[in-house]
Amino acid sequence: MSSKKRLNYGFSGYQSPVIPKAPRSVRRRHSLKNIDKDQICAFELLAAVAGELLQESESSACSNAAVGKDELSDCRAVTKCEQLKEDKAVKSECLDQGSCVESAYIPEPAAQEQNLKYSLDKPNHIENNVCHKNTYAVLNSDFSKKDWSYTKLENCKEVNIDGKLYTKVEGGSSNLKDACDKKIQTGTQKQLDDDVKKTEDLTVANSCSVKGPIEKHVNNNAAINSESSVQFHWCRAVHRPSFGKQRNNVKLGIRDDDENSYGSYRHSTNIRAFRQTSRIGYRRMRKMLTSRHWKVAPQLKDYERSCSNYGMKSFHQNRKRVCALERCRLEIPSKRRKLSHYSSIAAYDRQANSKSISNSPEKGIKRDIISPRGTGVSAAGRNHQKKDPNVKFSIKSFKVPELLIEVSETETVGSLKRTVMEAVKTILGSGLRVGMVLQGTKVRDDDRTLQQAGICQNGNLDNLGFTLEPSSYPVCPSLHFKSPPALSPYVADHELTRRPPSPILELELPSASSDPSKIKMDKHDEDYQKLALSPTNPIDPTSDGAIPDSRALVIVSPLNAEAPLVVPVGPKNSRSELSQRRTRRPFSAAEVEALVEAVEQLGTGRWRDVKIRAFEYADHRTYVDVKDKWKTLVHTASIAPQQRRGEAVPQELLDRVLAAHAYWPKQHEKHHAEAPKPPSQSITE
DNA sequence: TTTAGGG
DNA sequence: CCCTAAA
Repeated sequence: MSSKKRLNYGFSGYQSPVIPKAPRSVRRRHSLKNIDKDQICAFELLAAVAGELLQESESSACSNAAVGKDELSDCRAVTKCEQLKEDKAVKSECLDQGSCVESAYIPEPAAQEQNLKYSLDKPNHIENNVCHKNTYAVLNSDFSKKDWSYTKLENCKEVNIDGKLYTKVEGGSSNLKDACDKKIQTGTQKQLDDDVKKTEDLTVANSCSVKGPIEKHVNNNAAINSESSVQFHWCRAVHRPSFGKQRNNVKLGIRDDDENSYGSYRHSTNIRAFRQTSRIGYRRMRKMLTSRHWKVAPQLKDYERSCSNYGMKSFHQNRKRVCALERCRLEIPSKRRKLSHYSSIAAYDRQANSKSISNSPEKGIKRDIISPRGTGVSAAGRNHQKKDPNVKFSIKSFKVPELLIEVSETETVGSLKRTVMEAVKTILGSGLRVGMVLQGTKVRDDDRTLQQAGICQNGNLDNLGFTLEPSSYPVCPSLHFKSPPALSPYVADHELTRRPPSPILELELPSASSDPSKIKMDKHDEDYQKLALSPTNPIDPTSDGAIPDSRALVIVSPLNAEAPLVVPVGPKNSRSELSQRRTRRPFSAAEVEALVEAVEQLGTGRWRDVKIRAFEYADHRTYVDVKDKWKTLVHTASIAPQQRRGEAVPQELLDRVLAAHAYWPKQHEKHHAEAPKPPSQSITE
């Protein structure tokens, strides 16, 4: 079945010949058949538990971010949080505010799909594990957050983090590490247990996990921020890969929800089962979450109360706190958004899109801003509407990269917890750097000013996120590309395709195949794919228009695939309507290319497959979108070039569109006979 | 849930 | 892109 096909991806790219597929129903049944009941049960169980937790958290506390400000050049982030057990309104608001991140918390089906794919690449099949009655568990992010929370919200303090902290974090100072270590040691077992019990202490969206580092550090500065915490968005336990021969081991991975995982689990042959179950749970959890998220209407006054007695004393005067509060107040109303059921990323996108930040450096700058470092960007002198050139922003949370640990099944729960602690320490110990995510896009250019990056006061600062990443994370530009197993479908695909794909697609992405760490980079490879696949957005503030740069830069978040597509929207883009039309995301030439190719190979009428094939990681594209796009492509190709509008599609592609369009229907007719073949050029090499 | 088409 | 009838 598909396993064979997938296998091919690894070695020969995506050029798998067009193999007549059995009806979807059949295929699907087949794949599901491999799922171990136990796994499902396990998950069901966990899901149930998680559900309960979530329910309890309904009345949970809320942490939120406020903003601080500095008259000087320093950018300060004031964060605060407080437990508001009964302030649902606040909670909802928090959820709302954090939703951009929150949406990312939730594991992507697509990502899991990848897991599956890769797991299939391995010689060992999941079945090997299945018969070992292992338990695979997928925990929703929120659930995991509770589970792995090292701190309680009751301890949340209002804090101010000034530029120094920011700097410090970025450098992954020893302080951080020490702090974390300490925290970890002190806040383990019991707290974990407590946290599970006292779920009401946690907020669904913004609860924090490993806030140790920040907190500790902040202590030095008399600033605490429960939100500036590392979050383990979700964790899961999968069985150790069978190639390890240690079937009694459990591999537990904690990964970052934003797809920025730095660990490896892909090569686990267990992934598949895991993925299957997780996907189920994923949806379930998501539903649970979403249903809860939006039922409460924000009431800001409650929020005010949340800005209580901590933190700021040392660094900020009430004045500032008030300022922060005001900001909160102002921001909240605009945060409602329609939930995108399709995918977390889509939801994320939605938010991003509706924000006012323009990606265009020229157009987007509405306020003068100053860099966090206080480098005093000259822009401060400009005479825009805003006198205050400072940017007030809040750090909602930090996301921690994936952790990957293994423990034997015979280990005790306690030891597992300790192991996790160790893993955490390891990660933190390896040095951290701070990543910045703006509207789902990783801001990689350190030289940009905030202004240039589109981080301005009236922008969606709430869309600004920070992540903690291993500073030592290998980007390995030196690695030779395409070691078969490491090949990602897309890269491979285009590599093996004679027809040169769009420029973007030709970008050689670091596959890091030879590196031992490669194992841990599969995911990123795919992230890269996404990046590659995504249209180069000239106005993408993070890309600088120089794609190749991305190679040497930070690992690309999958969200980046989306980000470039983010269309600048007016600040007041009405987004409050629940049924808002999705933001328009014109297909780029690269996407069209991918689409055409997919259709050439798969034929028309199989939009779901085409979608998966060409836009597997572009979760904002649905098969309906794909289908529609094809429709328009066909139309475009049919009309005179002068009548065409929008981004010009290369005639070559249009020709192929027509060819495929004419070809496949015929194939469908004589469908019964031999396997259909693509037009001509499509099957190359 | 997917397809197929009209809006 | 949306909406939906059908499958």
